[in-house]
Amino acid sequence: MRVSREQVAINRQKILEAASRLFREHGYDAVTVADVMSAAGLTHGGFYGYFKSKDELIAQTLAHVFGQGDAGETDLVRYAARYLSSEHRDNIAGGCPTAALGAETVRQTPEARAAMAAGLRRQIERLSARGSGDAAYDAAQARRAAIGGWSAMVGAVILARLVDDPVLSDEVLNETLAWIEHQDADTSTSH
Amino acid sequence: MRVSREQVAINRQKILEAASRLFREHGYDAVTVADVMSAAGLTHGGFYGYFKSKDELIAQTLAHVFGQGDAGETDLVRYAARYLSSEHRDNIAGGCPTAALGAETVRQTPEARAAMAAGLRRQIERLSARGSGDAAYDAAQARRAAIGGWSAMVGAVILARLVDDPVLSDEVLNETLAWIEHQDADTSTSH
DNA sequence: TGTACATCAGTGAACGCGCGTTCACTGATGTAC
DNA sequence: TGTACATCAGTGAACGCGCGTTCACTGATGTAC
Repeated sequence: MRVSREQVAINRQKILEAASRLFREHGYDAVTVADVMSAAGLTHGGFYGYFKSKDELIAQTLAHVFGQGDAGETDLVRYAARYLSSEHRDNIAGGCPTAALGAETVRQTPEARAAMAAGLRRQIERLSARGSGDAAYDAAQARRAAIGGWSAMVGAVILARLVDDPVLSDEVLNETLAWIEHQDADTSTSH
Repeated sequence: MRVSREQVAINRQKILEAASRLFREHGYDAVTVADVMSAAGLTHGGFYGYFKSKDELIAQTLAHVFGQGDAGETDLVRYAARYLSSEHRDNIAGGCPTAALGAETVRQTPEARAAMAAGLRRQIERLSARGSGDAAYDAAQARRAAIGGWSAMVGAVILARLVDDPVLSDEVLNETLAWIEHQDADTSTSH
């Protein structure tokens, strides 16, 4: 049963959205092509009309998820406060793709890695955009804070999700946030 | 062909060592029981004489790798300098199990997660051990620096391994290290 | 100490099962007149 | 605008293949006398 061209475009989006959530929640390997198609409201046989292979789906999903702008918050500390919340920790399927999939993407195709690397570049640039920046010194400082802060955020969420004890998990989140805030306060006044 | 009891103990260690390296390099799913046994110099059939299942191997491997003390370096900045080196980034199989496997271990058995959580606790305690510490304030500061610094290290190595561009990869490592050093210098003098 | 037997670590073939992928078919959509 | 045909998105059965796991067998080790 053929379907209209608009429906094809809609279905493609549905497949990518479903894949995006499922991959974040369960990882690339544990999610099957049939799982993704079923979550998109289709049967598995139609998959290869949209993508050449599961590997291509993975790469396209990352390109899709990193293609859409992330909120818009550029202030490092405010961004960190949301990122290092228990709500974000507990929402893997809807949360940061880098924290959920970054580590396993090292072992994926070059296309998948490139999509995620592009996301990293954009994220560093976004978080480097200090309001009053002017001198080259400021720019370098801001970039350093963006890189260091982003590394800490990604690492902390991964560790907080891993840990079985909720007290330690909260501590990792809260102390990392405090550490970033402290660092930021210091950096902002040191010139 | 039966084998001596000492050989059994040796073989068990070989299996755990092989699994430890292979899992770090390729992830849990991509490594088969036959791969591990073959790397340990055995055939796959004998595996179930040592472990009840692949899941149990995963948990035992983590317990094994986190059971043996890590070097002994307790100074946060010196530890970070080694951790955030290109040598460590390029040596996944022999490198930090948390950076290689932390993210995927969220989806493993409770036993596997518990083993890794125990490793995290020890690591935080190790990195919190400031030489001259005395007041409670100092202890809290040191613990915060250990948690924030460790999050940043783990996140930075994951990001640096992910990125396809070596310049950006080096930058992530170097800037995160500089950021931790800066944070540390500040914390150490702020009382 | 030497011998005879029981034990059991290791082997490799075989088993289900689930996965990625293919394919013949269906029927609604798009197009040519 | 309406009709007739070609196209092609979606379906679901089927395919290989590789994996985790089991099992009958082998022969060296450990033990009892």
